[in-house]
Order: sequence, then structure tokens, then C-alpha cells
Amino acid sequence: MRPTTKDLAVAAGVSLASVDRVLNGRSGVRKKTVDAVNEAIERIGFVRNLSAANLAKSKQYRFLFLLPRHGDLFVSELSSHIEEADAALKAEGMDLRYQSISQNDPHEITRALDAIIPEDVDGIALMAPESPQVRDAAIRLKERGIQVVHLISGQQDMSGLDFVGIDNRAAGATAARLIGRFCTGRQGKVMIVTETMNARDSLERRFGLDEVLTTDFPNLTALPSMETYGDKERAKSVIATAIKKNADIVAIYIMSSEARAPLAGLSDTKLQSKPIILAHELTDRTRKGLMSGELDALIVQNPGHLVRSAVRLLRAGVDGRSVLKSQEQIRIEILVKENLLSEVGPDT
Amino acid sequence: MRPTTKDLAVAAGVSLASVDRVLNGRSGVRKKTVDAVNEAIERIGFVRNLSAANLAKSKQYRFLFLLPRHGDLFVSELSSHIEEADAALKAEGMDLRYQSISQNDPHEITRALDAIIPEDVDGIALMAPESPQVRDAAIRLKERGIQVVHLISGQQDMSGLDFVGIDNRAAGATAARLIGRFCTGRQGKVMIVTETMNARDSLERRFGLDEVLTTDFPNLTALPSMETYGDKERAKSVIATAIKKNADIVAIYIMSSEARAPLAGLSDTKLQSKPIILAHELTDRTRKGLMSGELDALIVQNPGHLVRSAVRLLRAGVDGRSVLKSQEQIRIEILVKENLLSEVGPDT
DNA sequence: CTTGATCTGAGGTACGTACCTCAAGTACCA
DNA sequence: TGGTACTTGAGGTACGTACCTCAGATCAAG
Repeated sequence: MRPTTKDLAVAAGVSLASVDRVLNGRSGVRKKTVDAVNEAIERIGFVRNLSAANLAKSKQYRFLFLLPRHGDLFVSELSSHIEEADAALKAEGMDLRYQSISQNDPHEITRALDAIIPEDVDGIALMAPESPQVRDAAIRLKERGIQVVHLISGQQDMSGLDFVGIDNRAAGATAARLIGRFCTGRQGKVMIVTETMNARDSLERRFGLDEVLTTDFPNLTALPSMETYGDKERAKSVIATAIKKNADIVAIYIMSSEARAPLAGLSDTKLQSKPIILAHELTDRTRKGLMSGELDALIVQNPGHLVRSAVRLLRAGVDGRSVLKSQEQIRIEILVKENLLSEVGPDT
Repeated sequence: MRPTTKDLAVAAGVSLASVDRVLNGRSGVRKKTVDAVNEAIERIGFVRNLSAANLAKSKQYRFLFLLPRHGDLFVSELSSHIEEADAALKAEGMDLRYQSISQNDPHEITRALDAIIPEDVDGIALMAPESPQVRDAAIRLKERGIQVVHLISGQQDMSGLDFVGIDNRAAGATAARLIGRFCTGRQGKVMIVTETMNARDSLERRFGLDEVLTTDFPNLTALPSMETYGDKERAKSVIATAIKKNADIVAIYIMSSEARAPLAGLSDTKLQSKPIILAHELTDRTRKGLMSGELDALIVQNPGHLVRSAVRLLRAGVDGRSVLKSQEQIRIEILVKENLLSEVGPDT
């Protein structure tokens, strides 16, 4: 059997009370006693029984995800994974919820953040576009004892707040690598479409893309980023204009997580030859596109991982534990038609 | 606060003892009572407190991983992830170990399996080449009340035993897709190297590769699979012979998890133009190869996921729970230089 | 040596579930 | 109607940790 706190007390030559004081970092313990306990922990290989600890604490962790209101398909993926994680983690004392906030009004977001009180919520996972107001509100939250992590987009100055999401520079670079490889021996332009370049993730992806494209694929020239603002008609018109000016487009990179508008805009256009098309995130739309051959590859972050990673970070924050940030790095996954099905993958 | 068994008893109008009988599937309960309890569970949203349950059971799960003795780099990756998982899950009553078994002697493997007794071990994760003797020994284990899952390779007739690993047919198909895409506009041969075609995974990968290559990439012709038997010198000679016969090799697919011998065999060969090279699994060697440009892409299964998935399956087996097999599907990941770094990824 | 502050030990309760025993209840059959 | 088998309830202990109180020990400074 594994050693218990009782065994630990005996091994350290102190009382259970002192062991408790050391283990839970309470004050009023001589350094000598602390050392004795720590030494005994090492010696007998004591590991705190998490089940018992959680039970004794009978602690509930209430975490709130704040997601953009007029969400795209990827946001609905996220919310369904939140529900799933909530169900799975209920048994461990978790209570996960999500709530919609404005997509672009910093004042509304700030008001929502300021309205949150520690009595209701232990931590927040915030998915919101970058703005100084929001950043300050997040810091105020933290000062009120509420944990905050940034989800997916992140703020420019993270101010010691944690970030959950992929390295978007690397994601853009990955896209460039695939595009370059898929276009071996061809010369031409790469069209880049996104919802808005105001989003930090789009900026970083573009940066990573350019880096690899200019270095490794001089045969390809990236066009200026085009913005759809999530609007189909606008997407159609800007794309049509771009194609008229550049008949030699060989690849198209859809940078934003919402691929519907750009894909709709592309539907009835004509190019010299079928271009390579890359998009982000796995949704019903992009899955369909990949299966049918409309899309050539996807660059994806796993929404389940995002949610669970955010929860782990928030929980570590509440418990005052530190977390290896590198451990919470979200993988940049590449999907083609053939490895798409394996994407139902484990939680793990 | 969340409802407890006590609340559940009140809600169902029965005693705590009956609730316990229903929750833990004990016999001697009228259907009517069972229904009443289940109805109440739904109604009040009862979720068993896992921490309390684990504590009360004070159960230890002892799982043993059996890995091939003369393991390649990927096997060492696996064992280090087992140690990691062991440390992480100790607090939840897990005890994970691994042990080396013969790589190819079915009799020795069978002896090892038959020597395992339920007093020592609750479950086995077995990574061994396909053979009838081993399959039967695994079934005997199960009959003795020891859970068994097959890791990575799997047996032909799974006989109701669980399998943890990627869909190797799909992995081969993914490789074909990448090779085909990376060789756009080129005509030539695809060299296929593996340790041995006796392994089920190599067989299936080859099958998936051929399927996609013949359908979608008629410009590429796959050569017969070449076997290295893990030997550098042999690798050198077979590869040299193949290249002499086929100067138009445009791509090389290393199917086995051990890429060292084939890569060594390729090191001082000359081809008309630099071929595309794909390999499997992320090890120090393949990471280096990918970074330096020696390798163009990797097809990878995450060893941490494999280990945790095996543990979940074994534990579910011990607890008599069922698991959605689709939930335990291991992802087929594609790595290029740019998304390699994100591969330190989270557990979860 | 006294005083006050700091530290330690003893002992208790609580968390929610598992599992045990024993008595009492119900149903059915002969 | 009595006997038997099945079903239910009451009450208990146990798991390992957290957290509380209070008395007593130890220590440092005056």
C-alpha cells in the first residue's frame, strides 16, 4: 500500500498536524520541521492521495468560458466541447459553463468582465479580440482573485496571464510549407483571405507564412491579405477582383477560423488551373470540403484540447500550483482526406 | 452542492443500501426499485463523486506494459511515457510498469503471458507481433480475469480484445496522399522500406498506400516492399540494389517505426534528384532528420496518447465499464518542420 | 525568571462512497 | 398456513486528507 500522511508523520518524527501544516503550506512551522517532513516525503515516496484530498476539500471549481456571440462554426465546436468536458469533469468537482460576449465591442466585454464576482466564478477563459480595455479588465479580475486565461486569440501584452492556443506564427509557417510543397514546380501567386487582420492570430499567421514562403519558395508570391469581415457578398467581390488581377493564382490560404464566407466567395470563380486551397479548423463545412477535394488540407487545433488545457491552467491557478507552460502547448495538426477520420481521437 | 447518494436515496424513496445496490450493480434488487433509482438519477442529475468512490474502494490498478526487448527508439519513447503516466496517475491509485519481452519468439512471449497471475497484475498492454500462440495466451489471460489490450501492432483476429493504435491502413493512405502531393507533376517510382513485412502494421500501411497511389496518383509507381530486418548493412545493400535498378525513384516511404537503418542505408546513395522521404514516428533521429530537411514529413502517433488510452481501456475493463471505441481512436498526425515544435503538446 | 510569541501535538469532525451485517419486510408456493 | 426465497432498510466502519481547536512545549528577549 502507498504511504499515507500518517506514515509520513511517523517517518518524519512529527505529528499529523505538522505534516498537514507542511503539506498545505500553512504558517507557523520551523524550518527544521519543514525539512524533516520534506526529507521523509522523498525517503518514503509519499504521494498525496488526490481522491482523498479532493473529497476532504469538497471543493468546486466554477469556470466560465466567454466566447464571441456571433460565433462561427468553430466556436460552436468549442461550446460543445465545453459541455462534454463539463459532463466528464462533474465527477471531479468541476462546473464548466460558457457565455456569449460581444465579438468586437471592448466596452461591452469590459462591462461583462467587471460584472463577474468571485462568489460565482473561480476562473475565466476569455476568447476576445485584442484591446487595451479588455486587457485591463482581465488584470482587474485577477486582482479580485479570479483566474484568467486567454483562449485562442490572446492579447498583445499577456501581462502574466496564461494563453491557451496554438503558436499562430508556426501555424502560418506550416501552411506555407504545405502550400509550397503542394505547388512544386509551379510559379504564381498565393491568395490570402481572412475575416479581419485586426485579429492577432491572423497577423501572426500571415507573418509566419511570409517568412517561410520568401525563404523557401521564391516561386510563390503572396498577395496582400484580403478581409471578408465574415460577409459572403464582400468575400465574393474581393475575391473576384483579386482573381481578375492575378490569373496566376496557384494557391489560396484561408487564415481565419471561419471558412464559410471565403469558400462561398470562391465557389463560382474561374482560374487557369485548380488552385491548392488550405483552411483552418475542423468544422462541418471544412470536413465536407476536405472530403470532396474542394480543400486540399486543413490546419487544425483540437477544440477538446483547448478546453481541457484551459481548465487545467485555471485549476492550477486556483490551487496555486504552477504549470509547465510548454506542457500546455497546443499541437498544430495537419489534416488531409486520409487522416481526417482519426480526428475523433481520445481525450487525453 | 451536488446531490449525494443520500439525496438520491431520498429522491428515489428508497434506502441508501438500495441505492448502493443499484449503483454498483449488485444482485437482489427488484426491477421496480432499480427503475426508481435510475429515474431519480436522471431527475436530480446525480453524478457519482469519483474521488469519494476511489477513496472508498481504495483500489490499486496494476497495469503492465509488455514491450519488445530490442526496442527501437520509438519503444523507448513509449517506456518514458509510461514512466511519466505512472508518476502522474500514482495519485489516482495507478501503478504502471513495463517489462521487456522477446521481439519475435512467440513461445517466449507465451510463457511470459502464462506466468502472469491476477494477484500481481490487473491488466496487460501487449505490444507483440502477430501469432496464434500469443493470441491464445492473451485470451487465456482474459479468462483468468486479467484485462488485455493490444498496443500498436495488434493481432489478426482481435477476439474481442481491445486495440490501441492508429488505423494503419489510413496511415499508409495518408503517406500516399502526401507523397503524391509533394511529387506533383513528376513521374517515377516510390521506394518502400520497412523492417519486416511480417508485422501487421506494415502490411496494412502498404495496403493503404497502394490504394491511394493507384487511384489518385497514376504518375507514381510503388516498388515492392523492401525489408531491412533492422540491419544497417542489409539496408544499405537492398537500397543500393533498388536504386541501381530504378534511377527514377522520386519518393521513399519508410514504413516501420524504426527509421535509423533505412536512413543509414540511404545516406550515401545517389539519385537523379533529391527524393521526397517520409517516415513514421517521432524520435530523436526522425526529429533531427525533419529539422535538417533530410526528411520531408513524418506520420506520427502520439506515444503519450497511446499509453493513456491503453490505461483507460484497461481500467474500464477492470471496472466492468464499457468504452466508446471510437473515442479511443488514436490520431494520425502529420509533421513537417514547421509544426514539429508544437509536438510537446498537452496530455490530455 | 518571567512574559509573550511561536511552534507542536493530540484529538476531533467532515467529505461521499463502498461494502458489510443483520433484522425485518414481502411475495410466492405448496 | 407455514415455509422459503427474495428484497429492503438500518446502521455501522473504512478509505486518506483537510481543517479546526486547544493545551502544552519551546524559544527569545527583557
